[in-house]
Amino acid sequence: MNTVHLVHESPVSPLRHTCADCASHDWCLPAGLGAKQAKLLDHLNVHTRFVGRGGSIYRSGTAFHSLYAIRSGFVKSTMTLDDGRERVTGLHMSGELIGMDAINTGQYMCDAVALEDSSVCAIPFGELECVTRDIPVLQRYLHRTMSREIAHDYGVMLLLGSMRAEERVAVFLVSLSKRYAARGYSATRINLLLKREEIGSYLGLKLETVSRVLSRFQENQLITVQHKDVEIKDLDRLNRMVGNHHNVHQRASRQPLRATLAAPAPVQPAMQYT
Amino acid sequence: MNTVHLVHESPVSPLRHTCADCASHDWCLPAGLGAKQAKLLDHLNVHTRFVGRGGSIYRSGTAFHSLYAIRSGFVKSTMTLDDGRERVTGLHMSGELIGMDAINTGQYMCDAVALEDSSVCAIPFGELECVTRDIPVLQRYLHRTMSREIAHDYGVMLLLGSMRAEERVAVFLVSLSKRYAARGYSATRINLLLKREEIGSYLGLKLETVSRVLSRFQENQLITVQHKDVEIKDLDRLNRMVGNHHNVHQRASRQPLRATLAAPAPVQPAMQYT
DNA sequence: CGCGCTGTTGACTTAACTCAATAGTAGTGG
DNA sequence: CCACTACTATTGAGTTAAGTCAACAGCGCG
Repeated sequence: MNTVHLVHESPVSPLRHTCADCASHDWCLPAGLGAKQAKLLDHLNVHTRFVGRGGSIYRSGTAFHSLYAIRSGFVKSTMTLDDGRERVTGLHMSGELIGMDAINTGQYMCDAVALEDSSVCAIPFGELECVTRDIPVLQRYLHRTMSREIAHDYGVMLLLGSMRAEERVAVFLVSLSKRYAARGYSATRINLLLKREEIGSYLGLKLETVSRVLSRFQENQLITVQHKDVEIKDLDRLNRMVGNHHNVHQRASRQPLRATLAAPAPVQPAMQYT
Repeated sequence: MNTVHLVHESPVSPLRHTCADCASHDWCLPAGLGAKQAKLLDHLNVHTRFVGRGGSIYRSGTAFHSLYAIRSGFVKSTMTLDDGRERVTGLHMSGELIGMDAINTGQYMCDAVALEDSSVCAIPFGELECVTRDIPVLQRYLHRTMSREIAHDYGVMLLLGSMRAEERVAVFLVSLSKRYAARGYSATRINLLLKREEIGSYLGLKLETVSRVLSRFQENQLITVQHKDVEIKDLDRLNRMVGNHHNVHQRASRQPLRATLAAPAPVQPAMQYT
């Protein structure tokens, strides 16, 4: 028994936490909650947990009780196939809500693992369902969050089903860039945090292909890359290589629609439905 | 101006429809609604629409107001990329709910098109949200339905990211077989309804590849195929070729998990969460 | 009947995979 | 501190599954 696991699995007892006076409130919860509604949030037994790099937030097959809001850090979710191979199905950053795939069956489908030291809030889903009944704006927020996940998945399906390796990696880099930028980090200096194999697993490519594409991007002055540190040199050109030039003979477009990997962002644009 | 469009777009004015006494009630709505709850359903302005083969249920980019429950028929959803290529992102049968990807942005991301004469119920989402506040079992049903969609999408991502052509087609056939069987149709005689190109689009393959794989399956006595009619001769073997034999050297599995395309089924297993 | 659409099949090309050798990095322990 | 091992990344050479291009066959429909 060595100390490694103590680092991975936070032994600290989880903190009882009220959303109403949480520092992350602004970007974690829907804006415009009144005082009365904010008070209803106190009924939620939200617990904050710190998870070290490599530590797991939940494991595939275990019973589902809570969604997890990521307060800080970077999390991957992975699924393990029958034959033992692991595939990365999602990458998640602060402000995102994970675990929604588990609502239906009552057990998590994925492993969620921190790729850097992270903190997450466990939100008991049963309680959340109750509270949303009394806070329509929160109810809508939940529905939109789930909807956004679905829409995002369609984007990934498009990527996996019809893009070539270079495009996939370009989309991946641009997506990371956007998401970091949205959180106030540099849009051009990004830390991959994932190994080549994990990137490949996420993009449906082999690790050698990922490595080669990154090298080629560097040759072409699109980026500089050293291990997990990437500096984007030409974001424009990187952006342009997404969606176009699959093959040469294309008919005119009918209803243009940009497929993005841009992930579940915390900020939600205004909308309405009847 | 010819008559084709009259066939495609049903000119019949939609029917006002109450869920409480709908013939499809049993498999469309959650079981166990009390009389009082059933009465609340009357507040929903559900309209039934008949859509001919080739007709569209909603179009990408138009404003989102309603989810659509499929009462009968077979529906594809497609997305059109910037460059004009179309990709099939979903296939839907009776009892399934479509349009959930639109909740977030307020406009549909996909085109939903009937592949055979179909009937659908338009459920105004704003009203649905209201009603679910008073009917917890319905609320949970909605959440589970969205969750099931997310989980299903993960399965598709696995398929597109890591399966070879033969496996993809096998998964496709097995999935159709299961879904038809669940609805009381034959599990072995299935009508594809899709052209080779559409199957390929759904599976991330070219139409020629789909055609070749089907021919090979026929050579190997797995199926007989003629145009869009497929008879499954060896469902067992078809099932076994899913998930295994990607390549030869595999480590032992850790947390087996079967990736399925088996779609959003109307029946929901019992579960609980705190 | 002839036209257009859909599907099949063959020959060839290619993007990505596989295998393998090597180099760089990080972590471990003496 | 450095040597040692693990792991991770890069790169090259050869292979292959799927894509591309093209010819043709079958079917349905006006």
